[in-house]
Parts: sequence; C-alpha cells; structure tokens
Amino acid sequence: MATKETKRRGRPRSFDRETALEQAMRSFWEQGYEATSISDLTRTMGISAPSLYAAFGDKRALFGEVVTEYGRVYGGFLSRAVAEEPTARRGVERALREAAAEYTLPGRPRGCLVISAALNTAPASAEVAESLREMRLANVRDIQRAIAADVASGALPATTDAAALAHYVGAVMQGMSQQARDGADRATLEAIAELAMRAWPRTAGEKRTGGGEGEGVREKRKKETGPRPGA
Amino acid sequence: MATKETKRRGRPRSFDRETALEQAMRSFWEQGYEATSISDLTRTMGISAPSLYAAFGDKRALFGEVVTEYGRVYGGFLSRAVAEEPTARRGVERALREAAAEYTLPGRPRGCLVISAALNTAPASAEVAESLREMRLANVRDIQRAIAADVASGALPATTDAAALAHYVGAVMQGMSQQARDGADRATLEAIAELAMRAWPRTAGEKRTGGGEGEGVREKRKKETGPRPGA
DNA sequence: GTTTTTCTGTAGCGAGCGATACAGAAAGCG
DNA sequence: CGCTTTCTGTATCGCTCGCTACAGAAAAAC
Repeated sequence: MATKETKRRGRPRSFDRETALEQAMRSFWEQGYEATSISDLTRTMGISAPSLYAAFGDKRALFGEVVTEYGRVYGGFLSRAVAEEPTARRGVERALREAAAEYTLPGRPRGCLVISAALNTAPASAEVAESLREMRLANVRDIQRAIAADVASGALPATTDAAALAHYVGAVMQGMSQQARDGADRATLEAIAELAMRAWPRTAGEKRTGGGEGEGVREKRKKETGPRPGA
Repeated sequence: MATKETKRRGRPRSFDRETALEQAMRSFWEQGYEATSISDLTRTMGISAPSLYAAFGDKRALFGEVVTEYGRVYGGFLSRAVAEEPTARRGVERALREAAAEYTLPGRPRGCLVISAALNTAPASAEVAESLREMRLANVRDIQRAIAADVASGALPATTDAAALAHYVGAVMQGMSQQARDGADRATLEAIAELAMRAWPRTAGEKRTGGGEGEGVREKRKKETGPRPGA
C-alpha cells in the first residue's frame, strides 16, 4: 500500500485523512447513508465542505471508502470465522458469538453498518442500497459455501439444505443487528446466538447438549477469499 | 366507529380518504418514512398537497394513521397467532409461517412496515423511529408473555429463559423481513421459519421430528389484547 | 337566489440539502 | 525572491424538502 508518496507539492492538508474517515464512518454507522447530511459530516469530521469534497470526492465516494474501511476494521469477523474454523458449524457459532459482542461494544455505534446503513433509501440512493445488499448476499453465499463443503465431506447430513441454513444464519445475524439497535444488550444477543445454534443439523449419533462436534473435517480450512464485512 | 356523520357542509372531498391512505401506506412501506417525500405522496395518492394536509394533518400524523391501518389490516398476524393458539410454540410456529407468506405476497411491498419503515432516521424523525421501536418491543413482550405462561403451566421446561426465547423469535422475524426485502422468496423464508423452530425447547420425553406437541395447555387461550402489528 | 362552509389548485414560503466558485493561505520548486 | 501547486474558509449555487397563503369552486343552509 503506497499511502505516502515522496513529498507532495502545495499546501499540505491540515487534517488527518484517516481520522476524518473514521469520524465519517461513525456518522454513517449511527444514522445511515441518507440521514447523514454533508453538514453532519463536516461537523463531526471537523473540516469544511470544500475540504471534504477535495479529499473524498462526493458523499457517495466517501461512503464507499467508509464501507471499505468498515469491512477492514470492524465487519470482517464473519468471513474470518467461516474461513478460519475447521467446520461450518464452528465458524457460524463463532461468528454469531462475535456478532453479539461486536454489535454491542461500548464506544461505537450498535449493530452492523452493512446491515443497517442503507435501508429505506429514496430512489436517488438506490445504487448505494444495492451495493450493501450485494455485500449481504455475498456473506450468505460465503456461509452457504462452507455448509455445502461440510455436507460434501459428511460433517453435515446429506439432507441438509445448505442454502436454507445459510439464509437462516444470515437472518439471525440481521435480526441480532436490529435488536442491538433497538437496545438489546450483549447478554441478550449471546442468548439469541446460542438459541440459534440449537437449530443446527445434527448427524445421526449426535448428543444434544455439550459442545457437540460431529465433524469430519479436522484440519484448518483456509480460504483464499479475503475478509468481507457485515452480514 | 362513526365514519360518516349526518351530512357535512361545504364542498365535499373529491377523493376517497381510505384509498388515499392505502396508497400512502404503500409508499411508506416501500421507501420508509423519511425517504418518502410529500411530493411522492401527493403523486401516488393522486391529490394535491393542500388536500393532503387538510385531510391528514401533516406528514407525521399521516404516517401515524398509516401505521394504525397497517396494524389493522396487515401486521396483526403475530399478535393474533400468539393470542389464538393454545401454546406459545404453536403461536410462534404459526406466526413465523404466516410471516414467510405475508412478507413475500405479490402485489404489495415486501417485509414488514413496522420493522423497516423508520430505520436510519435523522434526529428530526427520532420520535417516529421511537414509536415503531416500541411497537417492536411490545411484540417481543407479547411473545415473552405467552412463553412464560407455558413455562408456568409446564408446557415448556422450567429452565426456559422466556425473555431470551422471545428475543430470539423477534430477531428471526426481523431477519426474515430483511431477507424478504433483499429478495428472498417465500420458500426461502419458510425454510428459515422451519429451521428457527428447531431451536424451540423440548420437554423431557419429546421426539425430534414430526409436528411434536408436548403441551400441557389444551383449551384455546384467548387474550384480551387486540392485534398488534409487526415484529 | 344569497350566505356560509369546506375543499381544490396554483404558487410560493423559509430551510436544509448536496455540491462549488472564488480568493486567499501555505507549502515546494526554480 | 517569484511561480506553481494545493488546500482552506466564506459565501453561495440550484434544488428539494415539509408546509401553507390565497383565491376560486362546490356543496349545504338560509
């Protein structure tokens, strides 16, 4: 990453670009894309409108950078969990547990930016809404792929509907994000996550309670896909 | 309900108020409260702005009427299911199944208005967002009450955490609404609903598959609470 | 008929939106 | 030192927002 070229000419920028981007992210994360105005942004970023436009282009481009940064720093836990854990079950279990924590961490907006920042958009912002929607769908596909792999390997019953199970997990994560925004605390979300995992398919000779495994795949699975934010 | 008083004086209204309200509901349902402008409304309702303000007050009051009408016609299925079915399990099962259908019915906006119409609001619309949030919380409390009753009657294990289970159901419904808005079809939502019910607590001697009952309460439960929309 | 009441359409209010023109300030380069 | 380049602050732009003043139209009341 070439962040700083040799030495730029002209008057140097008087604010820290990354800090400003972080502040913009907080605003979009809290209020959503459309409800966050340019004057909201200039106030929280501590810069004037022309500086904002010079540094980031326009509102949509700024939001694009925000989403990228969000995925890199905050929203990648789902892809990471699914990619790093040896089975889909452990990946999803971990992702749901981490979501309960991430969505309620003090000192940052609640819930997931990708899930909640571009709902209820006017037609003018349809593109933005569509891009986040596609990120959500990509995450569901990620989960689905891991599940299908475990069905193929025998770690999950052959009768498992991978698409349905993946959509179920996606729905639960979206519901957790909304509940977090509605005020649910971490313990409540963790209880939801734990309950959600009770719907996970069990192989033939599997006990109900205890951290039942029942997988066939043992070695760490490592995907080539990078982390992807949200759910 | 006194809809039509004797004979009103003055020039009669040139449009049907209920039809206009229905059109307004569609707009708010599709785009949400803030993203729906007055000119959107006047266009879809087929009336001019002064007529709208004369008939409904202002935008917020119109939305209030819309929400009431929505709850009466479309969103009451959860309260109804929970109130009419003999056990919490059957009530929730029915509500989730109906949600899968309701959220994807052709010819109407997808998902639930109460869940999705006032997310990402600017501070100016905080009151509206808060009112819908309270409706969602009230629905969770409805579910929780039914669950707690079944725990008390022995239809559910004494170890059941009624609040956690109710929040789980609420999260699943909110997730289903979002998935519907993201394009999921009815079959996908029904699969989510069915999977979600596999997390339902089982009493001691309960079989896994088949429409297992295992309740203690047999007679229809009839609550005094009226239907309440959304989830 | 005339009067009174209520609704309708035009036209426009102040405010905020996203975005910018412009001139001055602050740096490197020669 | 100029000269060029880039950023900053002021002061807007045109547009849409929610909302309404006003005059005319259409009904009941007299």
